[in-house]
Amino acid sequence: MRTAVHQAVVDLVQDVGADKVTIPAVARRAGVNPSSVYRRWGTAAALLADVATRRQGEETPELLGDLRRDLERVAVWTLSDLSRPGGVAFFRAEVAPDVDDRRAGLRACLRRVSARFQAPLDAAARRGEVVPSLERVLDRVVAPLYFRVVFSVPGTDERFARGLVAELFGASGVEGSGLG
Amino acid sequence: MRTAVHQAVVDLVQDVGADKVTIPAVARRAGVNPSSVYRRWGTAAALLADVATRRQGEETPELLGDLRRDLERVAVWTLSDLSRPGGVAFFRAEVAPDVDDRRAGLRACLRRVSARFQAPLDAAARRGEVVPSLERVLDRVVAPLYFRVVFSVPGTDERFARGLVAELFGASGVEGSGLG
DNA sequence: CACTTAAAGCGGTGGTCTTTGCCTTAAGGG
DNA sequence: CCCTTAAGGCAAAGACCACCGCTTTAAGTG
Repeated sequence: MRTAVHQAVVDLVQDVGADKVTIPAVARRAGVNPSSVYRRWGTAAALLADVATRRQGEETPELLGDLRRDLERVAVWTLSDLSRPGGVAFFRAEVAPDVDDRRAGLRACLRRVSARFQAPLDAAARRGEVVPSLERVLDRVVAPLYFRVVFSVPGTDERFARGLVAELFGASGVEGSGLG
Repeated sequence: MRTAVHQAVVDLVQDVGADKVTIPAVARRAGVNPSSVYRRWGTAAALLADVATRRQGEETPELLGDLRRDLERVAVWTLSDLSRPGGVAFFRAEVAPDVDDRRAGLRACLRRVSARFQAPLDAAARRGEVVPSLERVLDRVVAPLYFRVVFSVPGTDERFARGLVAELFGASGVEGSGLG
């Protein structure tokens, strides 16, 4: 049943939007009783958070040992994670809903994305390399990705994500990546 | 009455959050009848969008003629606009709500912020200067500001906004701005 | 087989939002 | 002065959500 409910949440989020994801609606779609969903999760926000948490733990790119390549991989993975159906909708779900849970949801979301990028940075630092700070990576790579996906800026593809990382390592790669 | 309703919306957004801004609540706070609000605006999302649109037309920084200074002014203004009470809440309101109005709200939001930065770029281009593309400004200045405000990253102040613009013009200014 | 217990279904209740029809009010024009 | 009309207030009706107590099912155990 948990799988049925989770699938119903994913379907509803990308069909009618995260704000319309109400427990009765999810229960109808999943073919279960609303009260059962209320018992297990309590609120729609908790249900969305559960699905979002479950989602991101599924897979994560492994590190190869080259900082730039690893950052590119993580950036591309982050972009595809945001771009897949319902991806940014879950981000919106964590950003938007109830005031009480908002800070917690935002912190969790930021922690997840930070951890993903911190891993290759730490690995490179252990190898003795000079690495940019996490804040810099967030500003120069993650923020543009989120911004562009949220606002549906065209041309936000894998090549663009790699270009953002390339810019982090110097001016090379700017010309051919449409970033000028 | 329109002013009363708009003020009630602004108050409610910064008091209880944009998601709790419901038409009956606004009507109660404004001292008007809910059905009147339903007649004029129809939905809470439309009401929020109306208030957001009305808000941004109030003021905008004028240009001085120096590209870097102008971009800094616009960046600082954008940051303070996002940071003021309810600022990012209105952004969220446009990002999050109903699927039908979402694209329109996002396009309007992006158009507004783009126009604000496009103005000094155009002015500088008319003066014959070499100017960065709007996309580059969005990626390097606007996106980090939005990202940091949404996620409440500490240290996102006026100095940081100026540092983002400084980075656009070269490596100078990086050292002292906490961006490294 | 009987018992225990956790999980899910069922119905009802209260509360809020949303819609609708009708009435009142006030401003503008003949 | 009277008429027209648009805007707002009023109240009732419908719909939906959230919550609660109770029952039923099913799995696990001695």
